[in-house]
Amino acid sequence: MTRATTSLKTYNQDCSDCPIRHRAVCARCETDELERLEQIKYYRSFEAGQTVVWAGDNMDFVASVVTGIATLSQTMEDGRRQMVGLLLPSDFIGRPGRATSAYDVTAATDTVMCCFRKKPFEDMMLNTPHIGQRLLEMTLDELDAAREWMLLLGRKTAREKIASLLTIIARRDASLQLSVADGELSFDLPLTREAMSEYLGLTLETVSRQMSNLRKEGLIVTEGKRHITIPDFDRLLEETGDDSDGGFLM
Amino acid sequence: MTRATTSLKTYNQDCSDCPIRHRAVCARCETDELERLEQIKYYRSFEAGQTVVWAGDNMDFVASVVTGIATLSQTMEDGRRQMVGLLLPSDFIGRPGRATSAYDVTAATDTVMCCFRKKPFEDMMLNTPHIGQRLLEMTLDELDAAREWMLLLGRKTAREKIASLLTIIARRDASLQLSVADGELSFDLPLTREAMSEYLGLTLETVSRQMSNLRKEGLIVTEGKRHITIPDFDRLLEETGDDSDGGFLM
DNA sequence: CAAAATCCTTGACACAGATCAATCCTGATG
DNA sequence: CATCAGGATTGATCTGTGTCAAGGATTTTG
Repeated sequence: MTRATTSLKTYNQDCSDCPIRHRAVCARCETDELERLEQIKYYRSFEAGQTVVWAGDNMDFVASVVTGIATLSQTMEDGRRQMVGLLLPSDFIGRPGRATSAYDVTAATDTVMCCFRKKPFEDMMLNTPHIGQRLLEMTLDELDAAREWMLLLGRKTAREKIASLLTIIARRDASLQLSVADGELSFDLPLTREAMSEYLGLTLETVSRQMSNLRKEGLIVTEGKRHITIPDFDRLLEETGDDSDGGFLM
Repeated sequence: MTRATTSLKTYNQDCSDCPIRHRAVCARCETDELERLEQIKYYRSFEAGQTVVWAGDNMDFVASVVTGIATLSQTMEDGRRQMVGLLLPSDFIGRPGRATSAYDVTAATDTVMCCFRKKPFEDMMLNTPHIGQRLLEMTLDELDAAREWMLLLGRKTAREKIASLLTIIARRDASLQLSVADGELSFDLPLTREAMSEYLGLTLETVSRQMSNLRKEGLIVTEGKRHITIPDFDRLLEETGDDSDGGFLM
């Protein structure tokens, strides 16, 4: 798997890993459309913790995450923060038709994004209906994810929230998954306790305590601060409060 | 203002109130496109409390709320419920490209919906790009609303949640607004305490208590169970925890 | 290698909101 | 007009999570 530390040069020479082509936007593009996308595209990389744009800032591009993880967050006047989007590789950032970002966009890990200047991208959308269609599909998926997230925030206990987050990350980012064998699954958690707490609507202390509980009960095994092994994925699933037959992410 | 009790006949004879034409889908449609929409459209009405579709049920139509209020909710195995969508007149229901509903759809008040059989609607979307574009816009707006809602669920206090809900309803459904004069604003709350609690991720007792508090402090005045007057809208706004210059809904 | 900086863990205690339970409206029904 | 039913209110108590605070582990810096 391509690492976040791979130089940009790699991508400029051979864009075959670029998700905007292959998964996000242009799976059905013809050669000349790819050519046009190629012309308006550029890469940016960010270090873990770096802010990509602040809420309210002008945002003259749309982008797709190539490697790493980015987050969307909202902040209240008194500093309370809530994450409202978690962007994994191939996820799309930016809203055509809006000049400024409504959220803080932050790189949670070292991140590479494939950016398109907004104006030419919007022009291209007009002439290429399936890009718009693809964008609609992606937006509907994000809306479903947001609604699942609302259930988590509104009704789940701290323990259920943690279990849910772990299963969501394990399922969504296959690239994190280092090993899978008869129900065992192992990966590096790409979020700090603080980022987890912002995702879950908890304090970082509660996150830490619940992680410890899951550890003591053998539902997860930790190695260092970030590496996590889930010995029995199904057993963890039972702690999420979700229907056993899985939701939209299955 | 057209009432929820207006007979369907009114609409079949003259669809000028039908929001699917005017606001939701077809603002830019030509005559022959309107003609085609007309052919695949039908109306359904529901009484307050009635379920429109259950989560997981087959849903062979998409629709637009004409009058009344509908809700989307998720239920956990043990009965915990979280509302994830509040649909006011002109709002759109149903996801093209998905056969079943992911949520319970319920009529919160007496409701009339303008429905389109899904297959012909999807066919029409393919030939009429601006319908897809409009749908993308609407979906992006819903996503923004969902994210604002996530902040509410994850980080706001019960008091802030109530104040937020009141301002959201007051702003979103102009039809509810009976009187407006120098900051005073009056409307019929279209939700029961229970529905409010499902929206806010609270129990109905907490909703009731916080409503009482706001009443005692003069932030709201109630008349009967549902009628609410907000003597000073800006003062209530200060209780929401939101930035004073308003969010996306302004 | 020491010092500093992050990030994480754990404990003690407080409190907002949940739970359980009783009562009160208000409009509908006979 | 009395009764009933569904919603709303209020009270007493409990509990999960937040808050405040101390300390530990790991990585970075000089």
